[in-house]
Amino acid sequence: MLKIYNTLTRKKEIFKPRIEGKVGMYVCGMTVYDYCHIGHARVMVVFDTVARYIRDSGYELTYVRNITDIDDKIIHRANENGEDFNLLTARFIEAMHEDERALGVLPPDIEPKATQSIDDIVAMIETLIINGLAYVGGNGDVFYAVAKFKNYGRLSGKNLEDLQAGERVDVDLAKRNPLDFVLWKMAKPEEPSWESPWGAGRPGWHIECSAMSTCCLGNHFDIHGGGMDLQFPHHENEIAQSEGATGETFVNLWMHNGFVRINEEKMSKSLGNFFTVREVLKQYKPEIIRFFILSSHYRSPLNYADEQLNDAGSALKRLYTALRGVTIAEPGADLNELDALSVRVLDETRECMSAFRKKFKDAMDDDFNTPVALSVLFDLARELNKVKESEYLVAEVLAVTLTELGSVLGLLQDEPDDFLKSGAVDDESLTTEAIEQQIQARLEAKQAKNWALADQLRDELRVQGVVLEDVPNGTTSWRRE
RNA sequence: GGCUGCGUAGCAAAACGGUUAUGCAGUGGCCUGCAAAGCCAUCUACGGCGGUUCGACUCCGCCCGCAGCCUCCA
Repeated sequence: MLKIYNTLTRKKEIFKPRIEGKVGMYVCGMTVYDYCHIGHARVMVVFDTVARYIRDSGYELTYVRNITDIDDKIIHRANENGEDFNLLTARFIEAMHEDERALGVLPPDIEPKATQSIDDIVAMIETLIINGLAYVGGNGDVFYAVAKFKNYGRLSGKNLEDLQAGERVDVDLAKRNPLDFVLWKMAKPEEPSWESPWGAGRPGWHIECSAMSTCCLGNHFDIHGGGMDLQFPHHENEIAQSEGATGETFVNLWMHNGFVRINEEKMSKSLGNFFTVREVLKQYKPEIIRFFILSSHYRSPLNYADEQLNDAGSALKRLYTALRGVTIAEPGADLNELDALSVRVLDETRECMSAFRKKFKDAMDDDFNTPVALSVLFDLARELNKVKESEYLVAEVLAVTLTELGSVLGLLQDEPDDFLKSGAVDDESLTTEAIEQQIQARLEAKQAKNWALADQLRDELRVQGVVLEDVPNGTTSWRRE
């Protein structure tokens, strides 16, 4: 029974989709004017994992994640570069997709863009005006009249009085109320614009998500997610817009992931303390980053530090090492050829597997508790290591289970040897052939009982980041550190 | 100032009103020519002070410390 923490109620709730068996989920994606940083990677990985698990639990999921490809920052950056904003956004959309693929993030089912949703946006603003919730301000911009929406502040736990009391240096005389926000922004000369009943302009920041989510998923859908910082004002405004326009409940369940931090401080563009995904990928394999993200609960802060990335690498190495050398059997293959003893052992193993699967499921059902789910993978790895040499059939079953549970988290889908033998970056300094040659030379030295030479050859590789492991059958395997 | 949330062993990170989390690191042992990997064993905990309870890391109160939101931000 899946339970999810709902920001709206500040409680874990039993998840019940509006339509049995079907789930609609919308996640606020990127504003594409720069490369994704690790904070963005967290959103992508977290909700990718949520999507995978919802599907794994048997639901038919429609996962929508938008791209905001028009806003002030985009225009500003395009002007800086002296290029058309469409070229800028196209470039960073492509970069974002590259980062996602690297991190094992599956594409959402629908990826709407703001610039392709202008008609829906305009239509929604018109409805808001008709409903008396929006007005044309003194400067021609269209604003949302926050005070007209009764539940404003409910999601973020704020009320209008407190917000108004807060120190706002917003002296925008075009607005009736300083808290009112822009729905449609009139274009200045040279700015990209679209025609509308209020003149040429562009959508405000929040309206595109209201338009795109309701268009893709209907007026009322199950899950809406994003980073913590979007709670206010972005998601609050989305609720005001969508519910104000449709008159229906907008979203049942709001999910917000915690921040990535550096030295106990939020990673953000304004603080300038961020690492882009592609920078980090130069140093660590993508799966290590994914593991690192999943090693803490999605609502907790996640501190970015080399030590932790290195630990994540060691942890992943342990899992892949356990899988190494165990071929994954076709499910159900050749069962008839097994003797009675094997069948009995396998039956017992399967029972044991269902206990592991249950523990994994219980963890994920508890608001996507990935740290506990990961611990189950390590429990499996330990069992696997124990029986690997002695009971091969059991080992196969364990390996299948480990790989399957890993896939729910988007992990352990590589060939173990591929993972273990690859470095963070493709470095051509030491080829596989050269390593194999060195190993061969060492084996010969070993056979001649020339331990000094054998150790020297091993140390030489060690210095270059290659670790040798002698296998009982006389061969030697290796991995890169 | 208002509103959220957090404080667990050397590091990271969970659960749970009474029973091994887990990973990395450490220590001892097994294995190994020696290692590595692996297995077994083992040491480091629950910010402080009170309260509830037979019993609290877990519930309640206060205090201290930290972070986030209240302005663009995943």
